[in-house]
Amino acid sequence: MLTKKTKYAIKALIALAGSEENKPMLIAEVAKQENLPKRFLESILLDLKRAKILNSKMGIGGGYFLMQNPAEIKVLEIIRILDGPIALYPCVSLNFYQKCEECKDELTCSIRRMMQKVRDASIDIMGNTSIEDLVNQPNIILDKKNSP
Amino acid sequence: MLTKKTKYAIKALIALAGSEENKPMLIAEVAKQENLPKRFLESILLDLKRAKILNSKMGIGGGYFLMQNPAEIKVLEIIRILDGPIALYPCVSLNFYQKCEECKDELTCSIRRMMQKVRDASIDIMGNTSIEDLVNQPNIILDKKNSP
DNA sequence: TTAAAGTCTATTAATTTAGTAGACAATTAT
DNA sequence: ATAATTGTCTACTAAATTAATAGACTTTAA
Repeated sequence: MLTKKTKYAIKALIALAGSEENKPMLIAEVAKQENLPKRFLESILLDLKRAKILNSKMGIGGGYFLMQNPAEIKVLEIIRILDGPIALYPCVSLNFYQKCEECKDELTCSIRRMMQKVRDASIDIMGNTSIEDLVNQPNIILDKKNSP
Repeated sequence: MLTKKTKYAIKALIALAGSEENKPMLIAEVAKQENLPKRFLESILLDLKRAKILNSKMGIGGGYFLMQNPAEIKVLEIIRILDGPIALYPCVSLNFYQKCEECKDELTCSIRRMMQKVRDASIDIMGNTSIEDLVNQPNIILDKKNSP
């Protein structure tokens, strides 16, 4: 499971990507538009700023705006900034590797290799999905069911 | 990220699958063989018993043993028993669905649809990997690198 | 120079995780 | 029978993480 931080971040980026001419948006505007707790959103936007995804301006007419093209901002990257590892176990993580204490031999661990497959599949999907993709998705869904 | 419970469960199942003629193994044996905290493992094995993956016998010659063929026990199922949802958000979960409070329209949520893809890819991999697969994996890995 | 905005530091309540402890119940050997 | 063996049940807890909130501070523009 991912944290709410990541979800809020993606929602905020979608909102910011929708700002005409990338005009700065107030934290409060973003919070209201996406129905997010304002004070919590503040720290999330700060994280995204530190990661050079966003930039901001203080004072009148200020606010947050994208520093990168929405097509370049990948969901994968956002998760890594707010949540950390993509992998389901730290020993399988590319960016946040940590050894398992109980593991006797990482190289022959069959669990690890299975988890690598899952990781790679996730990276493939999320690394190829940008904020632009999320904005541009056709808003029509024909069936209510979850696809299997 | 998954919890250690799931990882310990899979390791325990691998150990039990290795028992000749499915002979009962003591909790202590499994714990020692897989390097797991014994007392914690107890509750994990109980969960697996309640889920009909394992069965047990008390007294001398007792212990835990598989109730299903290792080829039928899928990693997917084990995760759902010990960890719960496979999906990265509750609103995308097939078995543990929960609504997002902040979400305005689930049907047109583009984040949700992306997360469904990740979920389905994960289910595809883990639902087709059994304990037998993990046991039978060739123990040779040629390169130390994580595959990209 | 003042109002508007973001920024920084702290704190916190709730939840989850990863265990531990001890009494109890069932089974088998003697 | 009964003692030894082995799993089961209930409760507790320490540490970490999550999801925030509060308040003082800084920067910018009118």
